[in-house]
Amino acid sequence: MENNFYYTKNYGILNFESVNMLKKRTTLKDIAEKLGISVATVSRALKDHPEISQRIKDHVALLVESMHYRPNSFAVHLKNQHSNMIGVIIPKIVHFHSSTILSGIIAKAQELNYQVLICESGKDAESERINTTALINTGIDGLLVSLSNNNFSEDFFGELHAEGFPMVFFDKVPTTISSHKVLTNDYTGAFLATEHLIKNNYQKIAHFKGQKGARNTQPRFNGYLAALEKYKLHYEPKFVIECEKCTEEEGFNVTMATMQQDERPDALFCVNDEMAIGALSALRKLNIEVPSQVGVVGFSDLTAGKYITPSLTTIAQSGIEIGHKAAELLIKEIHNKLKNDNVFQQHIIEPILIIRDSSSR
Amino acid sequence: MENNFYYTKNYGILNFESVNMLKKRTTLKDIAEKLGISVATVSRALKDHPEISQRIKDHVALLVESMHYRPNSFAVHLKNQHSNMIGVIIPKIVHFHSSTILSGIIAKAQELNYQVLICESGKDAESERINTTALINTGIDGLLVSLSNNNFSEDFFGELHAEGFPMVFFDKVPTTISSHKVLTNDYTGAFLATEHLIKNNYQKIAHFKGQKGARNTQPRFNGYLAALEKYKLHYEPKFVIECEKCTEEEGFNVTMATMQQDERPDALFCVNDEMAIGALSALRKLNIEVPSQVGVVGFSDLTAGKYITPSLTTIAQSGIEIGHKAAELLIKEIHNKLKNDNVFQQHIIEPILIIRDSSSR
DNA sequence: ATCGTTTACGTAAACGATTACGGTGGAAAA
DNA sequence: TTTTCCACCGTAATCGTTTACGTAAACGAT
Repeated sequence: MENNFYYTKNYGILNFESVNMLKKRTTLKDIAEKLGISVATVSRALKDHPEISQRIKDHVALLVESMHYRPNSFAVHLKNQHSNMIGVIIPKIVHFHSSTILSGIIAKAQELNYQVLICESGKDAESERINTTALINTGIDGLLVSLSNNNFSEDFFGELHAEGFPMVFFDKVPTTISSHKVLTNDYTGAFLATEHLIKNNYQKIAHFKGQKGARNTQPRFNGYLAALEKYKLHYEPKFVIECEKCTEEEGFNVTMATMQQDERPDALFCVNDEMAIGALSALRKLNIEVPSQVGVVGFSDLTAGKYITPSLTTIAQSGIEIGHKAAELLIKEIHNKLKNDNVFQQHIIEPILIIRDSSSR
Repeated sequence: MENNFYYTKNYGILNFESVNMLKKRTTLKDIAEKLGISVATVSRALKDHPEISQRIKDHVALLVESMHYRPNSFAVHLKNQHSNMIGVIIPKIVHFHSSTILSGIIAKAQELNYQVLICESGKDAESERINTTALINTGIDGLLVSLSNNNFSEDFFGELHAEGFPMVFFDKVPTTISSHKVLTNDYTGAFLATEHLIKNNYQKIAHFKGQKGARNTQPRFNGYLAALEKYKLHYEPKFVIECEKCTEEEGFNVTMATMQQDERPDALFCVNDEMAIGALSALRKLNIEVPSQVGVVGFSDLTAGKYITPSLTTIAQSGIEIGHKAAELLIKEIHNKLKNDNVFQQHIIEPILIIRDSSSR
């Protein structure tokens, strides 16, 4: 008796068995005994099986109500081999765009009768692996993944995907895995932003480019280039600054440096709103007026951009839509697992331009 | 054969059985057969049971690795009668404070080996009930609840709590249920805010009070009153405006109205940052300078408040801490269910004053 | 050689729900 | 009266794990 709990190393010294002594949940057996019929009949009555008489169905329905019967989902799942739960791995929840996507996922999942398990991975590949394993161990039917900016986990997710586990990547999607993906069109977003600046008569448009590893750096850069080309503006490499952390602070610093050169740009297209906000305060400090002297556009529509002075022109992505689509695709994938036709969908959500004060002169 | 799927009304016409034909997951039985031993022995070997020889443990460990064995959590849960999952009901995810709390919950849960299921209830009592039922049906061990502002669901949650289901309320907590609660101290928050205004030499401090139904209206109002009293300022009822939706728009409107009266306040303590932001734009429109002529303080530290001009003094609540505490309490409660001593804890997280430009002269 | 004691494993009954298959009783048909 | 046929329900196996209990072999002690 001394060490009866050798096996509980995962849960500490607990005794869950005792919990049941407080209150046993009603089971099919309880109802069956009360009615003097078999468990099978009760089960079928509940499912409106055609070979069960209406009389019994009525009696069962009554007892289900009065005894507060709730099917034991573990038993059901064990029998049916699926759980109606999906998992979500996301780097950071506390972020307007992320939480909006989450909200979209949850709404769609609820609509389709699925529950959502959420893990936050941080920027850490190790954490991505641990969380994924934990989620799969709890028995999810499929997984939604937004990757962190490190590249170390792509192989891991690639293997999982290759094994046939239903997955959909969203927002930050992998480049090396051929799979379902839902993401915003960074290219057109950047194009719209740059085009907007050009149409407002800015000529020398700088681009604060994202980190080398980051997944939206290149498409946004390409969109920027495409706009320059379309309107026959000269592409000036020294106006493209590759950033490292893309924080507000770096936006400030980079702007300070860029604006104190001999030849300086008259507009800044920043890879995200954080940098744009930093840029705005640098410009304020340098007494450069926005938008008359210099125009600024960000990307992703942080709430703060609406309130800052001058308010920030930016690119808005519909997180709700991303969430909806991702959840919908995943659940479809779960249901279609058998006809594994290997045709993967890429849903590209088109972003829109939000014009505010920082860019229109 | 024609209508073989009469029972699938919840899932549509699906055939999950076929899924298994693609790939059967390794079970204890598979390992047992391969080694020519019993399932029980494999199970015990996995748990490092003392009565199993090291030789077998080694063999099992090898096969577990090579056959990619993962315990079927449904079977485990069914046997053990607990799932290591907790549920969260929250009115709105896309909100800085909410998502921060969520992040705290998820982090603590992960630390304690629990998974988190999240539902968004909106402002709707019906949705709260549906989501709760769904969560319980999927087999969570306990529930974290932040209530919406309607009062129709308190009874529902009260019953559930009375039945002995492990629950902890957080952030927006009920008044009529005696239970574990984790919340910020709205009273001291409001007191700090008002005191700060007083110390900065504002004399006629108005309060934009929250909705009548809202759960933090009264404590914040009380904190406001207490500060006035402590510093022997006259309480002027007409300077307390009861608001209805507490939006930015209402903040704007109420400020316009208040500031165009004969006797007008020289400071505004708003029940939340949204209203304070609305107030700031109204004051700007009225050409009333902040903070020299009028001081403004908000509540809850929205990100926008940092960037608006003038930047907004506010009260910050540690969402992470709320999340941590709530998850910790709930999981403790789950583990202690047997010694049901009916002693409920109230964790009051103390908020802090964030001083910015809108209030110091 | 006989009798405990260990050591090391197997047997089988759970957990709660599902469902193929096998009955039963009674009415209708022969 | 006997046969046939439904309508209706029960039996039992199954999903994958856990664990109380049983048991065989090995060992030392007498």
